Parts: sequence; C-alpha cells; structure tokens
Amino acid sequence: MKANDLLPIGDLARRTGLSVSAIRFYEEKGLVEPHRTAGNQRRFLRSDIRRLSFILIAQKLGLSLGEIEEALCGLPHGRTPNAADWKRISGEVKRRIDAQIASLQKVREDLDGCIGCGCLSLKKCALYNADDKWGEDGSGPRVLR
Amino acid sequence: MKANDLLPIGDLARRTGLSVSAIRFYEEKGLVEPHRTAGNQRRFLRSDIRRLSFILIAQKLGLSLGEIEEALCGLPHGRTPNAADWKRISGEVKRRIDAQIASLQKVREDLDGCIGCGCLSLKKCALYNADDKWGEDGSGPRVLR
DNA sequence: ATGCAACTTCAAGCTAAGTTGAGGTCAAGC
DNA sequence: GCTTGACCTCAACTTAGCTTGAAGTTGCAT
Repeated sequence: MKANDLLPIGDLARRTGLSVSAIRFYEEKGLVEPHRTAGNQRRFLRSDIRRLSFILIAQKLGLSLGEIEEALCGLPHGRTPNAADWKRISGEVKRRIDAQIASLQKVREDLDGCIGCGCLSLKKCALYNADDKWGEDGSGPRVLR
Repeated sequence: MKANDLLPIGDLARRTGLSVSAIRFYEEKGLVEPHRTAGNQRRFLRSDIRRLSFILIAQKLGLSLGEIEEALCGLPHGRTPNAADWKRISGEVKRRIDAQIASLQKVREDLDGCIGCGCLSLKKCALYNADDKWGEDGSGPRVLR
C-alpha cells in the first residue's frame, strides 16, 4: 500500500464488480473523474472504489444516474460521501421507497377485490377504473391515464 | 349501435386514451389484429376497446408488452379475457407484486439500520454488503452484484 | 528491446415502448 | 366533385444504461 496508490481501470472494475465499459460510461456522465498517465491511461483514486460502490447502492435503490449525480453533486472528487451526506440522501430514498410500496399495496388490494368479483365488467372494476375518468358520453371506456 | 359496428383507429384511441401511434405499435407487436377497409384503413372490433384496456391495466401492473402478449396468447381476437383468464393472469401478477413489495421492504429495513448506524464504513454496512461477496484478498470492496 | 495484456477512442448496437415527420391516400359532408 | 380531416406507410428519433467491435497505443515483465 503505497501512498501514491492509483488504480488502472481494470483494477477498479475488479474491485467494484463493474465492467470496464460501465466505468468509462460513468466517467462520461461525470460521476467519476480519473487522472491520466502521460500515456493517457486512466488512473483512479482508491476513494473511487467507494464512490462507485455508492453509485451501485443508490442504483439498487432505484435512483437514476442523473439523480445520483445530483446527490453526489457538491462532494469533491476524492471525498466519499460521509454520514451526513448519507443521511440526506437516504432520507430522500426512503421516501421514494415508501411511496412505491404504498402504491404497490394499493394495486394489490384492488387486484384482490377484482379477483373476488371476477367481474371484468370493467366499468365497475375498481382496478380498471382506478383513475376515475369515464366522462360517460355514450358508452364504453374512456381515457384511462 | 349497429350490428356491424367497426371502429376506425381514431375512435379507438379516444375510447382507450391511447395515442393512435401506440395502437399501431401494438398491432405491430401482435396485440391487436384489426380488419382493413377496401381502402386499407384499420377497422377494429368493439371488443378491442376492452382488449386494449386490459393491456393498459396489465401494463400498470408492471407487465411488459411481451408478457401481456403471452398472457393474451390463446385468446382469439374478438374475445376479451373472461373471469377465468383474469384469474390466471392476476394470480401471476399478484405473485410479482408480492415479490416486489418484499424486496422493497427488505431494502427499507436495511436502509433503516444503515441510517441508525450512520456507518459508511461500508465493509460492515448491511445494505452495502447485502450480497455478501467480499472475497477478502487484500483490502477494499469486491464484486457487488 | 520485445511481446502481450491491458489500455485508448470512437462509432454503432441493444432493449422497451413508443413518438415524430414526410409524403401520400381515403372518406364524408357540402 | 371538391375540400378537409382522418387515415396510410416507412424511417428515423427518443431515453437509459450500458455493450460490442474496430483499430490503434501503453506499460510492464522478461
């Protein structure tokens, strides 16, 4: 472990489980900013392992790369997000997850009701009619979304 | 309401809330099969309103068009899915939703723990380390997925 | 000093679920 | 019979998150 411990892209890939092309893609998106050797090869800081791992977690939680960049914005390269950053970001994520779970549970309930009734009259179906947008001029379904 | 009540694509679009281009796209994917006039214009059965509405519901539940086609496969065009079909399909969908909810809840729990600990030592973090794949030769993170 | 793996860029391709536009045709009301 | 809006096809474009391939360069071990 030298002080000046810069990693080539392949090592970083092995360390994070990402593909080399994905890391290059992330650089293109501004998520990492490696140094370059005299011969133009990328050299990453060790802290970029954690930075990329953080990106992987955030993705797993359903954030897009754009949102992740936003979340990381303000963090200088070379600094991994700390506990305060994490608190801010994770709070946001938690709200997203809760909303998603709630919405899925509602659909599930509606679905249960629907299985019970076996209706498919569609006009009465809670699930189908979830958005409550008939308009009722003439007959048959109307705008759903 | 005549017996021979065939709908042009625009009417179907208004009835379902879909765009005309989306309906044409669905035809391309084999999800609907309109008749044609002598002048090559599409004419849909009234039952296609329900067929398309069914597609909208299924999409809302997270099925891809491919999966929907699979689900509708076997249903002759001109027949809207009935209660038995719906039971089969919705059972499948319900399992998907349950799995999705469970997975989100697990992440949420992990996240809670993580906020509690405020760790970011990453190596100990339950969320981060969820896949339990370190390998531990040398130091630092390893394959995440 | 040489061989070869690992690196470089750039362009194109992939999936999903459509949208947009150009250029042309059809059908229905007046 | 003419105008006008709705329709037709086909190709290209969109977003996200990458992958793949071609053609060329670097860096490290021997």
